[in-house]
Amino acid sequence: MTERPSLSKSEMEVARVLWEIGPATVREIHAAMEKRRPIDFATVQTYLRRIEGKGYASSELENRARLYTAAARPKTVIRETVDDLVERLFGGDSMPLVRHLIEERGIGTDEIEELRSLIERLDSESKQGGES
Amino acid sequence: MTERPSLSKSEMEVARVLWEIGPATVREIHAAMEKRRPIDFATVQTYLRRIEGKGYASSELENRARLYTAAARPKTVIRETVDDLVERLFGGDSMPLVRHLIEERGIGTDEIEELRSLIERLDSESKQGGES
DNA sequence: CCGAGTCACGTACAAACGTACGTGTCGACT
DNA sequence: AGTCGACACGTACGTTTGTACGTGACTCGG
Repeated sequence: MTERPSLSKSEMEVARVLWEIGPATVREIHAAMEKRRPIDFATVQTYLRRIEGKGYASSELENRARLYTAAARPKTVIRETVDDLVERLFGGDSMPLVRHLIEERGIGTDEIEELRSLIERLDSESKQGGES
Repeated sequence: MTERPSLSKSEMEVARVLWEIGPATVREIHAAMEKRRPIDFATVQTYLRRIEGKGYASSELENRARLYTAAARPKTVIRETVDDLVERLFGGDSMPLVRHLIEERGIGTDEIEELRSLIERLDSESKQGGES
């Protein structure tokens, strides 16, 4: 197992952007983040260095600028992060979180539709056993 | 807004137990937590002190033992925590998280049923006006 | 009254975090 | 050639976090 130290909240933010805009330079990441909230270039740089140090990204100097590439799939990080949260804040039961998300956060009509079919699919799958 | 510093992961674990077993002494909290994983009594004590310091609980000496009482509702803490996570890890869109939870984490038949009706309710509510 | 156990409480302390500055370098424009 | 701007990289530094120890007060069984 790639026993990596987990990402901090701020690092996650950066990691997310890195996933989103693919391999990118510090400046690109920084620019993307600035659109959401003010943040110092050097700070982003530090986060990227730490993210790489933790093994979630790799980088190389591409003519004068360091280009970062994600080294972990979002899915993995999300799983680890969410598992941990569910464990700590909900004692391991994820339903309360699902409930919270569906009830408290605005869900649009499209999403409702998507959820409905998602559930239908899950339902039929469970009706004939599918163990991992 | 009660602008409190947010709880750390470990503090959340303790807060959750505090919500669960109501006002409780350090020993009670500790006992409840030990059932899940080994943790030092003094460590729990420190977490509780910090939780109180951050304003998420209050306490008083109840004959020789300090009794802690939650001062923030779970719902509030959950909202703040989840909002932050969604923002950082999903850029503000909560659907990916919902999808992850429903797809990746085992959902039982009962839960599927519950979700179905939850969605139906949401659906009909959105079909007319549902303001908060 | 004495020793053992139980706590509260102050203190500790290394690691992780959030946030950034300063310096040196390289390429571009004047 | 000299200046300016962009960036890498090392370093910094106060705060928070995870985790706990030690001491002193009190309590209960002898």
